[in-house]
Amino acid sequence: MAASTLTEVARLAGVSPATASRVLNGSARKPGKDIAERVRQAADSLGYIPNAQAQGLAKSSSGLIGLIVHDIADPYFSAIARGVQEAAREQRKMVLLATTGGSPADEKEAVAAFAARRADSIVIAGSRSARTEDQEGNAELAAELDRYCRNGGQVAVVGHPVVGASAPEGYHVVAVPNQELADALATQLAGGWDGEFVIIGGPEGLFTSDDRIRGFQEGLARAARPPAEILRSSFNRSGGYEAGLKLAARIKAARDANGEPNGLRLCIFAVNDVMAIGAAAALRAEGLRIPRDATIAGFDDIETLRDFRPALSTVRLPLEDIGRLATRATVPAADDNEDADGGQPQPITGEVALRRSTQVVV
Amino acid sequence: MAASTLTEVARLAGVSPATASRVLNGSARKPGKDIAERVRQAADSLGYIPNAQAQGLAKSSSGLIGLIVHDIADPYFSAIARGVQEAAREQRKMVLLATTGGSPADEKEAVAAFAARRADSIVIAGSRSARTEDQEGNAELAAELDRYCRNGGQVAVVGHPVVGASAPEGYHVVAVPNQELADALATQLAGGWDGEFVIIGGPEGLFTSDDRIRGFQEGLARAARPPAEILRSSFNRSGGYEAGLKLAARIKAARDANGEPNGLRLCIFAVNDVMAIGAAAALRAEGLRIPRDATIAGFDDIETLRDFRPALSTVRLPLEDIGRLATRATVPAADDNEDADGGQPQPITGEVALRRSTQVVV
DNA sequence: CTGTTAGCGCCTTCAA
DNA sequence: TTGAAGGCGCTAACAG
Repeated sequence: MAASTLTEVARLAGVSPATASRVLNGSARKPGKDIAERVRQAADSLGYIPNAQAQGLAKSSSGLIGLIVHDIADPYFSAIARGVQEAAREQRKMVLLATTGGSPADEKEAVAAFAARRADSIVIAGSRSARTEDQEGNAELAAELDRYCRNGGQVAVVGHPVVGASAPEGYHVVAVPNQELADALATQLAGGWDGEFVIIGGPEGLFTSDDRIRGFQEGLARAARPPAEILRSSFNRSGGYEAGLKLAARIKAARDANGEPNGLRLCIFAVNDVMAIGAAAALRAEGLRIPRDATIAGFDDIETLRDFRPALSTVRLPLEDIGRLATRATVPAADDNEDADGGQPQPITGEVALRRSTQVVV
Repeated sequence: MAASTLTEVARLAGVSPATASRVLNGSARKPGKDIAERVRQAADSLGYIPNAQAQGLAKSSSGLIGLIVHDIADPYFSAIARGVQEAAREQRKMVLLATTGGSPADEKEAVAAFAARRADSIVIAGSRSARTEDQEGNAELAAELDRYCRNGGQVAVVGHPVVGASAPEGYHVVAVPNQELADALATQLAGGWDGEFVIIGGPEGLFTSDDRIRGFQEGLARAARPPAEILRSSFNRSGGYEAGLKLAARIKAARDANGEPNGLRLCIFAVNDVMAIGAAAALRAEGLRIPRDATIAGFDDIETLRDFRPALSTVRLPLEDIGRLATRATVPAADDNEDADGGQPQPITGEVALRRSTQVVV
């Protein structure tokens, strides 16, 4: 027992399929009021639901927005996803989700799958990578995106453009000022801290991580501080934890060496909040206290983590807006938006938020 | 410049579309090895991507799994979503996401939209509600689901069955033992606490919330404790915060009354972790400490919240598994799974996790 | 304003 | 094994 079709509805209403189509789905044509009613009745007496696949085939567009993230359970991505979802709703579209763990090869697969479904647009939210192991994957991803765009698809990438992608029509980048904001964070931190700085970063080659590291170092330099040492680990909570363990050992060793509790004063910058929380947990597990034995800052200002104590210093990023704007960037722009047609629709801005985790204990 | 079609590939390879179809997509027929190669070459020289819409139309099935959640940014749902996503990947399907804020009316819309897209199955993860304001929406949702199932769709609901849904073929419920687990939590809590209990619950009529409340009360009763008072608020962080504020005021008032700091000893059970964290934040904001001035427990064991201090006592729920199992429930069951064919494939179990937030301070 | 006629791109009987 | 023909459900040009 398959779902009923337009043709059945039309027959029941005693009209042609074309007419039925015109009344049931938006059309320029206005059908006769009397006939319209008849069709509508027939439709819901049959429980008619239009077949979106057939509609899509006929008008070659699907009402689908593809979203690519590393991991939907990561609060960074789920916040962006919420924004995408909202924007999709505004556009009366549905979102198709793909998670890739950050692998360009998987991302390429996802783009192909979206293209196969004739998604109207694709939003890529994961961080780009320039690691050599990802070279090939990146190239394929870029090629796939190019093709998708050439066939009329719209793409929005959050953060950095895909490596090697030429910029055809329909390719948008929503820039996130990671570097500038990390710079600002370093500047503010340096203003209230005369000890040493350390950075817990993601794997080398991850643009988001690298940008934040670079910005932070620049901020330090401008404040006449020596560059911070960089500890590399994975871009998630456990990466932060591992790095935190190493730092804790170092702090405790220094403490033993000269016999006084604050032998080594470290200000730790973890390139994202989740890593920062992991690092903090490690320090705590080792019996160290924040901000007394070390101060720490993160990046993103993840909502779920705001109740963490001591409150984490970080950089607020409007994640939800980012998702929303990326999604909107893929649509021709509302006609009332006359300024900067097609350019960066609206720049993303963030904000340094200094809280107790970097407050110097006197 | 539209994407290239099967026909074009066939022409380039000098074969019929039918043959091309047979080699490019899995078919029972085995095409000649020589010809197959020719087709494959033609295909990727043209960058051919099959049109999933057309395929779907032809075989009336879409390779889509619809997922309905209240809010994708809520860690509870994003954890489930991750499981669904994984299972979808196993099945080589894509997931279509819909967020509804818990409104049955929106859920009905979502089901209709999924049906329109001919989703192979639908997973509904949000809590069911029996509030009078949702009566009508629930009825419509139930009707829509019925229709979807009657047309061959598969549905899996997490937690409670949809109110009023008859149970046609293809309708599965993944039961979550909220009540039993809340009961166990109360039992364990009562073993180490002789003070008063309070419950911070969601709005009346939310099944998940109500089940947990009921279970908790039963656990208390069995431990010969009087039933706990119930504070109702919204089912999220701010709801917890508001309730926490009220309790803080009460605690402080009691303290003033008899002059000693621990005049009123409260053990707070918030029906989910996010609310518990909100309540804890409120207490802290009012100058109270946990577990010294009040103890608190949550439910779910949200991953992101595990580094919260004091560590939150809670009930561990295998959220990711729940998503995975729900998704798997919608598929005919692998042939190697001979036990209990079609029944509850695997029961969900949880586990009480007592941590420092309910540790009595002596 | 309505009905008729062609496809959209693919799969799947059927014959060859 | 391969090709030809018809149809999946709908929309978009035409005609009437």
